[in-house]
Amino acid sequence: MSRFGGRMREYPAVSIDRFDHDNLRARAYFLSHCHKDHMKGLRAPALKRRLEGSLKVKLYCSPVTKELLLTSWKYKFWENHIVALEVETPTQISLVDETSGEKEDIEVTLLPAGHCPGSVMFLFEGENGTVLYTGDFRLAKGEAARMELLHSGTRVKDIQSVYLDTTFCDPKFYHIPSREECLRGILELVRSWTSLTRYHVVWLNCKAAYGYEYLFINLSEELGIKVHVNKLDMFRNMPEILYHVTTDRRTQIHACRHPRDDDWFRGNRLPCGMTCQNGTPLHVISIKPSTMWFGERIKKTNVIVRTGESTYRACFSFHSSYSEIKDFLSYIHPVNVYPNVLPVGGTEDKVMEILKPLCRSYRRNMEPRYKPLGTLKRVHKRDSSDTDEDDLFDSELISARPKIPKRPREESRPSSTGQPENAEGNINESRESYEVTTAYTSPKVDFVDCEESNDDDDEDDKEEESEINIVQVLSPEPDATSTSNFNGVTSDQQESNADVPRWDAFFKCNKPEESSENEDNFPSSADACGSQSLFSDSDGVSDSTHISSQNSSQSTHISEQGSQGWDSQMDTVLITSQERNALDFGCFGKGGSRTVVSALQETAKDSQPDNSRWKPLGQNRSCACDVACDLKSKDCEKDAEAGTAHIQDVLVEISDSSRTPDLELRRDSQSSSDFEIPLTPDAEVPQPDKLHSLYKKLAAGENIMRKQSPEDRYN
DNA sequence: GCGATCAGGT
DNA sequence: CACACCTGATCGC
Repeated sequence: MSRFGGRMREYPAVSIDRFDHDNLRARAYFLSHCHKDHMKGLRAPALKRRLEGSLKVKLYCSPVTKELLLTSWKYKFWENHIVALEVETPTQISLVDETSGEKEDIEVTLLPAGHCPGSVMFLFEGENGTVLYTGDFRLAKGEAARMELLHSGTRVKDIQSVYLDTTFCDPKFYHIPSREECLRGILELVRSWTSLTRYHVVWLNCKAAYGYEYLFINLSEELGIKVHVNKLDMFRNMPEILYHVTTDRRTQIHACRHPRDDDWFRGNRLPCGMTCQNGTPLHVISIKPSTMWFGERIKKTNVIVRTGESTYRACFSFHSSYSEIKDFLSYIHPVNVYPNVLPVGGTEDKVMEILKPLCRSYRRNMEPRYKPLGTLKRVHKRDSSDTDEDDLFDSELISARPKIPKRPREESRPSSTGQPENAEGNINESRESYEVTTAYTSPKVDFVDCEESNDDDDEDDKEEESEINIVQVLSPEPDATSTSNFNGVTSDQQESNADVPRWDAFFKCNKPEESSENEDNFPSSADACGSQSLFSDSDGVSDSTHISSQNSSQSTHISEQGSQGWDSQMDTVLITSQERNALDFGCFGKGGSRTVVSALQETAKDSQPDNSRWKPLGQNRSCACDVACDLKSKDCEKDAEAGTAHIQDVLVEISDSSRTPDLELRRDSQSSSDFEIPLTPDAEVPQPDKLHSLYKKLAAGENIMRKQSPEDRYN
């Protein structure tokens, strides 16, 4: 939540995202987006009164934000005082003090922030320097480098201060899967469920907030199913959104809400009250977009987690991750930075420790160092640029973020370069993309330590807290490690524990034998059709989770059956990419025809022409490049993000060999993994001692990049 | 009766 | 802890 006071040091005559207290005297107002925590005081009588007595006071925002704001009658009084500024169009504004007549000119440019529809950042340029207020933002790595207006010529502008969204500026959230990845995961889950029968419906348990429209649109476009929402009049002038939402409850995707929707859901009732159609009861699953839950997991493919017999969590973030924030800030390389948000457990000091090394003001005590400002990337070639930048940073930076070389793309994911379609898939690769995170926890295996991050997440799903204790989190950053991921397990374990690293046990639980000892042999599964339709659970978990794995090959559908004992026995199920694919295939061999990859391509394709439309909505990349380029960039970004991926590689390999050999079901899986985690043919299980040293290196922040030879790998 | 604030919930 | 709200109770005007 923003705790920005509203004013910037350089330009105190304007107020941004705060409208109370001192801000009542501002000469101009700016609203970055329509979330309540950025609108404090915006409808207060005091401000209203001020407006009434003034012709000059204006509120500047994006056209979409204006539209959303004025849809609410509570803000109607702003109508004649709002000025919508086009995004990416520098605009001159005169700040006049109405009492003294004093005047100050300032140029402002709205930059897409990728947070929610209409969200923007404000770039101010004037006598006191150039400053950037980010509002809330979610920008992928490298996006700042692609924003023309952050540059003059080919160099990034000399920016005095950045007022930064630091919501996830904590190593805990080192990596958050990209928007595309998250979307894809949700898409495949929704696809596989809704295609079972028309009575299989999905409830997207979204918070009341703008920002999910991107999800709705994509689901609707891909599946041809509109999303039921409570209200849509705010989109009346945004056809690209309006078309994909509906107030007709007879649809298979719902994002409607009700004060007690969770209770209703437990009663198999949608928030809109629907329980059946034409006398046929509906089969409802809920998917809850969450952020923090996933932030700490490194495995990018785990964007969907099953938390109950018919409840899922899906990764979804409106805010940039730790690494995205650092990438952004280090590219801008301002003199000063001011956090707008204190991340969860953090203090201002802590955040500043992270951010200062990325700023110029921190250069004191340091022998001067040349660090050229970044250059505009007109074509994205993320990988190299990324690296270049890093190389130019100071030692502080380096020590704060041990740099882990990235492998060239080709090397890391051989399959992705060729034909992404790859319907047949490559067995090896399929296997390799197997999740690091397993689907169940062996009672014997102690992984509880890794769960710290889980429980924090939020609210509901008590169930999961006890169930999800399997997720392994590994951050490439030492600080990350110590902060959360290993949560005490780490170094102590590594240093003191002469035994095999604990992960070894973890990997074991992937083994088929073990799994069969466990939930695998769950009752039922096959006899399905039980009381209520569930996303079966044949997936009973663990490997079984792999619904797919075993079932889908034989059965054409995900079995529906009562899943007695889910709560008591089931562990949370992580739907891996391959599972999703398998689901896809299993549920409707035909329907599965569309591969994830092609879906992604379409997504990319679709979004591209939308660029202009979407920009104001803040959901698209801001770059102006062609489709191919865009797609490529996504690809590249993934690689760029692979700061974590390289570790994942290692882990992936490790688990690969121990994974179940039900290959054909996963044959397509790699198509999805292509876009996420570099694959490693010939993966093997490292020996415990190697693992041990690997952990040590990780903790020490050393480079553990995988070399060509398996031998080099863990040394 | 309204708004601000806080506790509690999701 | 808070994504970003919402509801309800209390207090002050």
